[in-house]
Amino acid sequence: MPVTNKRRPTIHDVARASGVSRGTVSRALNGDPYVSTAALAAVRRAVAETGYVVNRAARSLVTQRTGTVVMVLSEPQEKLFEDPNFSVLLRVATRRLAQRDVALVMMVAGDDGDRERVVRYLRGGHADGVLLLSAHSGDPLLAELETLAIPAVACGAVLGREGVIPYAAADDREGARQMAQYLVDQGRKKIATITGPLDTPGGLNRLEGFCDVLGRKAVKKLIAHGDYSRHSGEAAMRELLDRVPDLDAVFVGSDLMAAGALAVLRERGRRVPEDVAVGGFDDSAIAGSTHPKLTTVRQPLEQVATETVRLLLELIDGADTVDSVILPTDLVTRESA
Amino acid sequence: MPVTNKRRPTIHDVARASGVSRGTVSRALNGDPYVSTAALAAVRRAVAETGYVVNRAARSLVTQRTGTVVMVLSEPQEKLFEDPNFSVLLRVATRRLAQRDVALVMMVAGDDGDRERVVRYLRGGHADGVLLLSAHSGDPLLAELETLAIPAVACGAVLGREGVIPYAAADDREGARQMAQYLVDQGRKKIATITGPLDTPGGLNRLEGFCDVLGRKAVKKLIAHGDYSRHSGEAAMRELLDRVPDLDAVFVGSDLMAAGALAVLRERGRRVPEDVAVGGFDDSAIAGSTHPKLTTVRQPLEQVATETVRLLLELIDGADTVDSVILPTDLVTRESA
DNA sequence: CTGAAAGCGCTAACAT
DNA sequence: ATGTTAGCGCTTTCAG
Repeated sequence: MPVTNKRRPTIHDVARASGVSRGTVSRALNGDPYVSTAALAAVRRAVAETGYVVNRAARSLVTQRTGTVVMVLSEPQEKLFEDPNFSVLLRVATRRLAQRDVALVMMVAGDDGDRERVVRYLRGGHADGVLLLSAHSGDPLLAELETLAIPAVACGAVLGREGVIPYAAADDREGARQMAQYLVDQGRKKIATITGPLDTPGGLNRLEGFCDVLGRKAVKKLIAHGDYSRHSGEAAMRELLDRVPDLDAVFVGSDLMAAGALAVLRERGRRVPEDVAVGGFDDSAIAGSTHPKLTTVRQPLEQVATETVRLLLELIDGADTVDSVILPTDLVTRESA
Repeated sequence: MPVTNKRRPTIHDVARASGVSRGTVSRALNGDPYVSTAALAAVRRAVAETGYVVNRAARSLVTQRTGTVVMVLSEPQEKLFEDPNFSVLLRVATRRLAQRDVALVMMVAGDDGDRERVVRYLRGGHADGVLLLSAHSGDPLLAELETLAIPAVACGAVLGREGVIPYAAADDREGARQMAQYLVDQGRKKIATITGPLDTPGGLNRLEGFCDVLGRKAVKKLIAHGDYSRHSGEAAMRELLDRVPDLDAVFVGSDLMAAGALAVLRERGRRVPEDVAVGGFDDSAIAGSTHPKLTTVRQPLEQVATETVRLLLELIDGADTVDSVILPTDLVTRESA
């Protein structure tokens, strides 16, 4: 019995062990139909025997494919990482890609230096595709991506680029309508809203949906803006309360901001939902942890992630274009409204 | 003016543009000292001119280095991703590695299938090192890692393997002592604790620290166990309250579990901190969001991540061994104790 | 200090 | 259906 060498086995070793040529081994390994069953069996056995694992660098060199996609986080980091949605997206994407043996590399693109690194990485041909997380319309990276002509898909629409960068997202507008209508149906009369940043799809579209139900004119003073952070939710709630002390409901554009709003309402002595009904958006983990528990709009985030990955893989596999997908939301009623 | 070709420039193009050989270009690019300043300048200019970026696959093939490290998430996913600490670790590690032009690929190792994928990836030589997150002592991956002889560092100690897998971590035991001593100093008499899983360093060492201050015998009934999830914190708090209705303080092994405990205390009509003082651990974002705000132990997570990465890079750079590092914690007093 | 040349391990085109 | 062979782009001896 030969002593196992330290060196990792190459396709050459497999060829020798199975009695066929390197070419045949390669074909067998890559599912080429022109391989006899006998050869296939021999190769499989040899692979098991030698513990052979393909060297991606070598394969990559000739195929010009890397088996890697990059997840680019454009959001200023702190904000994004505070966002519980992010974890879900990362987890699901990692797993879906792994199922196809595609590695996911993480990159942050918070400042210019970061961005340059991302571009260099992509120009270096180190990835087959890009998964964009919360990219803003003005992001300089977007232009670079286009010149690089590398498959790219966004998780959530990229405002102003909906036609050019395909995406998967929840139906923000319809979700907001559901919540607004629900508050109306509960008999609420002075319904305010706290939006996310208006240069994000969630910020803009949820406001649109809100206005679809409540009308555009009436609500000017009842609209305040946040940046999805808990803290901004508090600030916006204070602003709203100062402006319209007798408001009786507020639709908040994210659960995290809603948690902030809840804290301010308590601090100001308003009972929820008796005095003020509060509706959130996301149905993230935090929604079940607030006091009272949050009535909110559930986004099918796992599906969003799954679909985003699917679109990207299709593009990588050669599809010329793919259609964006928009997934339905659900109203989840708990205690706050 | 020549039309720019689609093809990415290779080292060959740079050689031609700078009038030196490929070998010299390579030397210049890799900081080899034996390059004349003239040649160096010419190469630099040519690189800028052509927009050349090295092809990692080709380099990898010859150097046997990949410029990639894998972050392996051993924890059952859901739990880990619910953990706010994770985001910090990921963010800091990504950035630190990027500074060294090392890519971070994410892999989950929740079940056997996942684990096999990770091993295959590593055997394939696709990564220079491994960053372990919350690996358990019994994790089969650990054995594999040893046979692969690939540099590996853990973020947080791997129980029972402290000697073999280097790590960076907060001083859990001392942190727990700080909190326990603080509760004692506040005049609390019946101090309970809710631990994390005892097969994790945080679970075990924080309990040890607690016992260091309060003694081992006295506390049997005052110890309950959770799994770091919010829900488990609620369950443990109920158990404790049923067992020892007159407890007047509880040290909870994580902020998330403490949030759960807080909810149960309110539900049972106990005032915090008047009737029961509550101490957490982590000083994660949630600590400022609970009501009342949580008094807790701050772990220097960013430093932990930074140090973990540093250790790994040292190993990859050829160090035979590195010393684990343990970082000091701080008591952060807010409203709950 | 620099050029030439030999591969690194693999796939794909070309012959059979 | 299979063997042979020519590179993929780079680093690294080996000569000079």
